[in-house]
Amino acid sequence: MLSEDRVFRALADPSRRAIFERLTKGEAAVRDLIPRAGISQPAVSQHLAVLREAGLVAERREGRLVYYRVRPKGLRPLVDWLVHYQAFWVDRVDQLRALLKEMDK
Amino acid sequence: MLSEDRVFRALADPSRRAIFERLTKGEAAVRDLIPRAGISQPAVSQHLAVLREAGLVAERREGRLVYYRVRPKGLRPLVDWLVHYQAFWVDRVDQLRALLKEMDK
DNA sequence: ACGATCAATAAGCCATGACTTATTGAGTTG
DNA sequence: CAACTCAATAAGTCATGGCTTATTGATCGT
Repeated sequence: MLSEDRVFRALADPSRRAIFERLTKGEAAVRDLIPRAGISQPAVSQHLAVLREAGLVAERREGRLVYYRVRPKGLRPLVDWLVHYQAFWVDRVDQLRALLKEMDK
Repeated sequence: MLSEDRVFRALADPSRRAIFERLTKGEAAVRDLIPRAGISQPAVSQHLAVLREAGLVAERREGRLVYYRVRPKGLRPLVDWLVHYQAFWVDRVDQLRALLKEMDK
């Protein structure tokens, strides 16, 4: 219920979405996220904090490096929300079918 | 691509999500949305404008009343975004299967 | 131990956005 | 036509949020 709020909010920012999307390609240390982000290191850390509090990413410390990775279950509230209002995208059934077929491979 | 931005932004606000969710129960005139919203009429109209620009709702004028309804396809960017990062909620396959089964009824 | 690197936190700035009240305009009714 | 209703727009206020620079704390290499 309220968890969807943090998730929606976290993903509302383009910079944050970009970071999240980058992490879907694989775990990455903060320092590796900075160059592409186009913002300062603290800004990146702040975005990561928001994503973490939303449950969308998890961290792993290794020495002085901090690696972040996507937390798949973090998207659950979003999926649940969509499923709850499924009646309004039922016409997407075909796409979902295709997706499932793809997943089965 | 960037359309997802407007959608995420539009749904990031709780008041706006509440209005959207209300509309999923059926078309409604602006005046009928005001009491539950707990905010002023202009505020409601502004939220509706944001939802409309995001493609999430459509309007229909009838006399001096303006009826708003959910635009199912407006959620498309959101679904597409999730599908694009499907690798991270593949474990939701079962839920999607159940959903499809439900849809088939 | 010393200096450098990494990342989080602190503090402050400024743009954005969610609200308000006031107004406008269109539509309806008496 | 006059009074009223409905909804959008205008204009202004205030809180939030995304950014910055500065700093801290921790870890690493020499």
